[in-house]
Amino acid sequence: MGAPKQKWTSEEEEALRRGVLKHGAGKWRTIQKDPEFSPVLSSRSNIDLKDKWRNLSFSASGLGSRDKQRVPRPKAPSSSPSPSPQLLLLPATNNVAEASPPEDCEKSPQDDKTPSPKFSMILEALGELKEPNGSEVTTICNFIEQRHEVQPNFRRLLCAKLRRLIGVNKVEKIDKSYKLTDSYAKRALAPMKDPSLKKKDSAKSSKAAKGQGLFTAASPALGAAEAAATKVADAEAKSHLANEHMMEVERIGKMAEETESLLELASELYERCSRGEVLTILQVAHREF
DNA sequence: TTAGGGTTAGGA
DNA sequence: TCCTAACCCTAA
Repeated sequence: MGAPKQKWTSEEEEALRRGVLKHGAGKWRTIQKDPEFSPVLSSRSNIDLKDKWRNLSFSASGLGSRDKQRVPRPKAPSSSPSPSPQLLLLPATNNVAEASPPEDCEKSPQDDKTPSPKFSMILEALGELKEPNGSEVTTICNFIEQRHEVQPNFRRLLCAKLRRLIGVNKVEKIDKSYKLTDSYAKRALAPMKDPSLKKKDSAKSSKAAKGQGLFTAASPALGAAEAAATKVADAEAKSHLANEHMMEVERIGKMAEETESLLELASELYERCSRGEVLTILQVAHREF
């Protein structure tokens, strides 16, 4: 159906990166019409540029792409061409995504016994939001973000997961909103009565219930559950803190690498200039020297 | 014109 | 079968 997909060539990607470098992200029309890039990008619309940049951004965050998950370490400007100045421009790597478990550890939504973390989060959100006409993606996304560490493109992922849940009849779409199907909601609520299962998820459900005022009557089990929940939440907070520190270390490491690369470039320029070579700004920007 | 959500083709 | 890149649609 429709025109066959037109894969982006490396020249086109390069032109896009340079265009963003020159005009900034969001100036897609300007980039597309720029005489410097228009020959390469003639077959692409401004929308294409935007979409491609979006994909590149996701790739740079360590997500999704098979070939450009990491910003390669810039080499010294030798004879081999290096696209590093442009790559450095890509949106900063989001370490939250790196810290998250790989996507491939997910289970199929059909697997009722051990739903994947993301499916669980979505089902949990829909189960607790309980909006009669369903919840919009933004609402679900916000709900999950408040409770879980999510990757930067989670919202987009959420849409895909929701579609899959619709496909397996766990979720239904009402206008632009999503809600659990009646049949699934009933099945999902049943295990809640099982105390062993309740204990497992005590941390989150207790926190959530507190927030929403679901527990109105005091019970001995509730006290124990709350105590356990507090400890689990405490442990989670510490784990999160440790994660953040790890990410900070990684970020600083990357900055050091980038700085080192700039230093090498500066040394190269200095040497060449010392030898009396004349280099234009354009040559330096494109490393064509 | 752009951003963002949604859809679909193609590859692993 | 699942995931991603490319493409499409629509609101602002």
